[in-house]
Amino acid sequence: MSNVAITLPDGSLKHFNGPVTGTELAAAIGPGLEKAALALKIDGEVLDISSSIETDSRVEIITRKSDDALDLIRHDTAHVMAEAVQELFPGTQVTIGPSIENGFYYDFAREEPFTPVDLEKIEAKMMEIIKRDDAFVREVWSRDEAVRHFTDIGEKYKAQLIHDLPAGETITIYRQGDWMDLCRGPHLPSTGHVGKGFKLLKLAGAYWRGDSNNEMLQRIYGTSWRDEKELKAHLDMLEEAEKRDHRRLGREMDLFHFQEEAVGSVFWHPKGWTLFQCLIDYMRQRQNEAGYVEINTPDIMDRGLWEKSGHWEKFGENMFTTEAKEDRVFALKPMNCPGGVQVYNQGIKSYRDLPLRIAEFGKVHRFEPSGALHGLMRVRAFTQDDAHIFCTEKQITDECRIVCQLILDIYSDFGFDDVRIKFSDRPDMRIGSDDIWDKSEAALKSAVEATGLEYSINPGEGAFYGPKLEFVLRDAIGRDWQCGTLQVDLNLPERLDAFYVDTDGEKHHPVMLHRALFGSLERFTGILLEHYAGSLPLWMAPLQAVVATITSDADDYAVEVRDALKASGIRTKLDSRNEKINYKVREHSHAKVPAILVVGQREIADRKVALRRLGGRDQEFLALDDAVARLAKEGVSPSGR
RNA sequence: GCCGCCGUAGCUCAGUGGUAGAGCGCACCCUUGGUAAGGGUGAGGUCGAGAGUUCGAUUCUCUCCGGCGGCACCA
Repeated sequence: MSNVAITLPDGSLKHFNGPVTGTELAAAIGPGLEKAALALKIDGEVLDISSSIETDSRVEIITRKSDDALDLIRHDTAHVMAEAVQELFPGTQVTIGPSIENGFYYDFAREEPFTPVDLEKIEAKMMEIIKRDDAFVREVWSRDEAVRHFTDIGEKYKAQLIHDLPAGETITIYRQGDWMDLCRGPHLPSTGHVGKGFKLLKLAGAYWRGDSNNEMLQRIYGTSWRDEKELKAHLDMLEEAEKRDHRRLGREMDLFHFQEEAVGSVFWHPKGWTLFQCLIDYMRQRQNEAGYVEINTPDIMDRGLWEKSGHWEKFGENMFTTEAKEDRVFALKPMNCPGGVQVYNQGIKSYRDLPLRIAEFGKVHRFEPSGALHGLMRVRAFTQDDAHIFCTEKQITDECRIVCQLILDIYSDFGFDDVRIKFSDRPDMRIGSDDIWDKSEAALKSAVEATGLEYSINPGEGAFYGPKLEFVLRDAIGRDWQCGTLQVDLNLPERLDAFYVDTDGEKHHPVMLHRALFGSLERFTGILLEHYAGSLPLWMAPLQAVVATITSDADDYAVEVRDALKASGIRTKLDSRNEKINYKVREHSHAKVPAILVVGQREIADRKVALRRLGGRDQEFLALDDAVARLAKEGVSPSGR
């Protein structure tokens, strides 16, 4: 029997005379670890603690504190839930139940729908199973045996899963007490290790194997943690996220609304529109500085143009059309690019004109499926901060790099410093030859590599006309949002007859880069609201300051203060209502007004104001001029600083 | 689009087979009060829409519309 040398995370070596199990290894290191050991990580692969270590390897013992433990706990919670469901609801078939971010789910096949009350029952049953503390026992079965078994007990989904496993795959079954499930593992030693830090959260429908042609299963989502304290922290986070929900803030702050007559389209209120305009003003200024020109193109254009561009064929299903007079069919633009090319095509372009950066705040309409709509985040009509850069092939890399830099720079003005990039390559549904795609992908890849930024690959997710980069930013409470996009397009310029005259005197098709930084202004507004929890930085707050009087004696002076603020460009309002200052402060704080200037006898006497900032507890007594100057300075957008 | 849940006052929500209630908000009155709710009075609802069952429907059933949570989709 050969010796086995095991390297532990601290670099130390343990020698054994032959293979050892994880349990034996843990015991050899110390009794405390033996007790705490939950699983093994052998050369980066997580395995059951009972697995045996056969050859020299780097091994880590996973305990409850390890990062990898959460995944195991969640996966096991899913198994326990499945057992509970089958105990309570005989006849229910199990399908799959993985761990996911913050929790797990399990998909069941059952005629009758589960109800919220059922969730409570299932939780109670899960507690029983956890208390039983049955060991998770791994068994290796043959394919035929496994298929026969699951078919016999009426688990047709499991039988199907096993049937479809690739040849040569080891088929493992995990038992917990009398219950068993097909599972790759690994698992904790026993159900008791799941603990009490879990909660079932919601019921949902989900297609079998994620395919909308298949039947729909019932999915139960849950969250699971190391202990009740961690669970509580997560539930608190969910509550916080709910408080930040932009739909709620939109109503509370009187920014926008939706109604039946225009499902998926926004009714912007004065305050919301002010915010929206702030963002456009900011972006316009940044783009002007970055060498863009701005255009505007028609919302409704003839079907013929969309046929030529390829939109009609590839995405006509998602386009709104209008049949007006004279037998012509028109479409509301779902994208700005074809219109942009028409502007480019006016007059003859020389290589000297390139790169030509043409921006458009275009409002696009897309027929999104009803189930996809979600507040400002997913709408049927939205405004893009779109631009199309016409350039030569040689300029692609430089232009892409400049766009990437601009995006990151702009995001940081909004407090988004954690940005990831996804590279999406050719989709099945596409136009253009493979040759063109090869070129486009290579060009975009070299551009993203030139930025030095890390990126991940998103296979098959590109636009139908070209590959793209997607910029994903992480908000204040750790959620990811995809916003900006940069696409290389060697197809549309050809389809829509765009040319430039090169140094050789010949006509060539330019390369077109599509890019949007905010993406959808509507969506970005929603993201900002949630990111800032409604407490927007002063420069984009719709109402920046309120002047509030203590008593009516201060009315005249308050008007003066209000006018001074207004004269300095501060969006302000006077509150001289017959209410106590407590009441006024509370109300304007709830409305997320960044600054409240209180004036009473004390301030009138020496022309001061008492400035209170949102979220603060104290006030600051300032000379009127100083307060105005300070707020005016803060009210300038980062693009103007 | 699919599955599930939901739809009662401006908002948040209670409630009932015999045509409705609270808190906040709103209006008016009293109160002139120094930093997150002073007090009183009052107005306000086709109980999402349509059909059915019933002597009678906001309540039960069905259809539709919309919202929410997922799934699928996201040029």
